[in-house]
Amino acid sequence: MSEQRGADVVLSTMPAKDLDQIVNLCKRRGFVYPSAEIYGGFRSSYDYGPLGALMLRNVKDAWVRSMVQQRDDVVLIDAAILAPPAVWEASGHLANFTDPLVDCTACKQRFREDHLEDRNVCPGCGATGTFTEARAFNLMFKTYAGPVEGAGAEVYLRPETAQGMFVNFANVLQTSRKKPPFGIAQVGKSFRNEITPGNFIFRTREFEQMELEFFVPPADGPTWYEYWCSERLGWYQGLGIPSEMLRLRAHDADELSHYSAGTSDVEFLFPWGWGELEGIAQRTDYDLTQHATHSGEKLDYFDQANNERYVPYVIEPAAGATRTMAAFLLAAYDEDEVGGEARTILRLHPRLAPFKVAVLPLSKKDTLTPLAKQVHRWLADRYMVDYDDTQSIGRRYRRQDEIGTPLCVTVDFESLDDGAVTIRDRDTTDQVRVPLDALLGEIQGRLGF
RNA sequence: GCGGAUGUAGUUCAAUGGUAGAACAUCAGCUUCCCAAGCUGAGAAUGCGGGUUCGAUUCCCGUCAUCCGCUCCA
Repeated sequence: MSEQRGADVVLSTMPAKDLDQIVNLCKRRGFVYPSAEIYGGFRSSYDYGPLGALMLRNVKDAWVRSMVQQRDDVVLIDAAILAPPAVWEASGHLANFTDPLVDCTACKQRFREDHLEDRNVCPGCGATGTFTEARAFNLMFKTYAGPVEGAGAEVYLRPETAQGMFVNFANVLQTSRKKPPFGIAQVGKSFRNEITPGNFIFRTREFEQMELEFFVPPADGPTWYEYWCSERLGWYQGLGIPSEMLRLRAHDADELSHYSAGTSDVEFLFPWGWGELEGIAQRTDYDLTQHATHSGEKLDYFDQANNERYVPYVIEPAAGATRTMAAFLLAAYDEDEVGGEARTILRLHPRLAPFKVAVLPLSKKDTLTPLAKQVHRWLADRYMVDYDDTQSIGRRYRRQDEIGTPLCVTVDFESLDDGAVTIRDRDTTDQVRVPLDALLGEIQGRLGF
């Protein structure tokens, strides 16, 4: 709590990053739209437009690249969103994700019934006997598999991707030939029936997660926990979030989940204060043990070298992809001046930018178009490349600045003669002229990939 | 879920109980135009439903959505 107060003080000294500016930009340029807008909107739901879909994919790709591709000890899976009740009974979500809520008809306040000292007395107004019947409020979305609704056909939309890894632990162990310490990663949609969604795409009922379950010998738990805390913090910094907008916050003992032996959140300084991007939890052997007990299957690991059988401990770095995208956008948003004119600029890391390059013929004249199109096709084989020949060149530069495109390639009339084009840099607005046969190498050098 | 505020072109705003106007953005045309140039033209809005009224974008009710606070927050 006291830390939160401190955050407010920090916030007041930070450069203003107005959420409205980001929301407007997202709408205007096609990053994020409110869902079902033509029908008046749908609460807590957002659609990712042409640029947003690219960027969200880039966020997830950057995560997979760091967590799977660049390591030899993590494998990727993609499990089903729908799962039967048995999974959620074992995980504890059916019991612990449900809150019995009562309303006081006198003062209109709402309480968790199991938190009341006296089930007859309203702590809000002191009235007695004014409560409604307790209503179960489960944070999981329930639906029915098959044509007949009713008990036995119930399934739940996963409230986290994690259970997919635990349920498949034995399968993956067998087929991937990995052994602890090793991890199973997954990126995908999860669903929580939040009572209070809000803050744009920060808390939505449908959201996307990037989770790793890292299985280690029990004694190594704390070491790997420290490792992943620092590893994950570094990921955000490496993709351009300034250190002063990030912090790692350890949960207090009374804040810990029932399964956790220690949790730290990676938090970002949102316009409304510090908010969680990722939780890194020591889940011990809780999940595997639960599923082993409920399923009757053996979920452990036999270490032949040491002739030792154990249930691995789990370190779980669980990140929210969609809220992380919001953080990247907020951190990248900037306004500066070029030639006395204000410009809006997204200083996105090249890996995250929807387009890496924009090809811009100086004029729409037919004489330039073939060469410009050719350059576009050539670069598009390798990168996501935009092509824009409308309006003035200055206006097009600004448009690309606003959507975070790191490089523009301009084809002009001289290009037809000298076979050279101009590369223009988003952040510095500097331009260099490059022969076409050196273009790809120059772009590669500047982007870093 | 409670309380408060808000809802007009893509965006930001204006106006009115008598049929909505601008800026920027967008699109088309002209200009051989390297940092939001100019000129001409075009498309584009009162969240949704009901009520009062001769007439509602304006007043009333409901609803949906957003923001702030509370509550909640694996």
